[in-house]
Amino acid sequence: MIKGKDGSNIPKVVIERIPRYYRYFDWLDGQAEKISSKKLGELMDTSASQVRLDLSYFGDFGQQGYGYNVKKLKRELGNILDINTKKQVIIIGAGNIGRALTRFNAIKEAGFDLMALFDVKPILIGERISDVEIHHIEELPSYLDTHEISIAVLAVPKQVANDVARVLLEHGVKGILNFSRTDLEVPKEFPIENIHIIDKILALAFIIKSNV
Amino acid sequence: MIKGKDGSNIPKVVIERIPRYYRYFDWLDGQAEKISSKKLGELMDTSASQVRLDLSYFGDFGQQGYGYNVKKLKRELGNILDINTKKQVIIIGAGNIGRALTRFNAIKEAGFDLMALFDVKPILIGERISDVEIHHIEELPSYLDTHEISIAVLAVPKQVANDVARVLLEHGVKGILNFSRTDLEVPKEFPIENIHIIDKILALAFIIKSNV
DNA sequence: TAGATTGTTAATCGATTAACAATC
DNA sequence: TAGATTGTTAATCGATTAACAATC
Repeated sequence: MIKGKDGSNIPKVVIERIPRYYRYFDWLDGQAEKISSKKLGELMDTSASQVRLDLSYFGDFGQQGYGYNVKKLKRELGNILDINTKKQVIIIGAGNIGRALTRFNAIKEAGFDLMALFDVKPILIGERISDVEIHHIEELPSYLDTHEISIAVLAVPKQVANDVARVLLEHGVKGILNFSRTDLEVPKEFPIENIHIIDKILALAFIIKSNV
Repeated sequence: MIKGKDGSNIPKVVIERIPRYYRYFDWLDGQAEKISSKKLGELMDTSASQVRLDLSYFGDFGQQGYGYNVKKLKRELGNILDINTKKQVIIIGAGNIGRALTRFNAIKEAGFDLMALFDVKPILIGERISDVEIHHIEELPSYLDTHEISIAVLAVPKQVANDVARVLLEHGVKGILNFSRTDLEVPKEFPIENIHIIDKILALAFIIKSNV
């Protein structure tokens, strides 16, 4: 469990919301000097209470009678999310998703340093996408042993996702962003974020169908 | 609110879990004839109670003393998710993400029919990606008026996301899968699913940092 | 039949919202 | 000073888990 300002546990739901707060303060920057929890709640379509309680897990960022200073909060949330520290990332799978993410500038702008791509197809090895070289998947263990990699993005077919995940864990990767269409079998506390695109579009289609 | 088998409201969290159940029954198909809520709960890392309660919103699919028949449940969940009906989809934005999704076969396999891509860049117009033609964004309103489009995938820069979303709503799109890095301002009940890739990787990085 | 396991209701847990003293 | 608004605690709401009668 992750601890907040005075040793209190921060609920997972709150952690998942922090990037969204950052987005709003980033957007507010230049638009306003300060904002109250009430107004921010309206903007974000949540309650003032939730805004105040969420932020209070991380620090006392506001001021009575004034609200939250936009520049300050953007800076504080940026620090919490470690925006300014380069975090080294590799992508496994140079298919559609892997390539798109490699070219995706927003990832670099958020402080992530794309180090390498890995794929199994011999024809791809040595190719460069946005200056990132594709290596053969067999080189993955030795690459991980000689580089300090924080995050691996998994964009491989579901059939091999767990095999790759095992190698990643064994060789010291700290967390996985999983785009493959399966749930990874990793120890309970190992950091994983799943992006299940098909699950999302199926849920959307179900909601639409039920709306008739 | 979406109603279940006897008029009861199905919580949003349950709806979002249904595609995951489908994945597990799809995977179990061929591996086993039947499965109990207890075993499925273990497999999915949740409780037997949750499995039973979730599924019971949609029907009485199990049998005492036996469990759930895998083939039957795969079929039932497939029907619920409308896997077998073609749903017509367009993608707005022929950048990295839009192109990757167009080439992404899993979307077609899940019953979605990619009809067209739209972009603002003149140089792209007329190009075909996986047999899907790129149209100019100005043609979007008339295209929507002459085609029955269920879902639009929004993969455009955040600065224009809400402008595009407005056109989509005005011209009868039923739901949006949003990849743009902003929250769309749409009526509360309009079906939206957000895939905020940057939010996910930032949350992951935060969890990793806090794990030290 | 006896054991297994469902669907459902009740109990518990956790997350959200409301209330309010503190204070800028 | 008076009004505004915070951070926090208490009350409420909703989701998860436990319990169990029904029954295959």
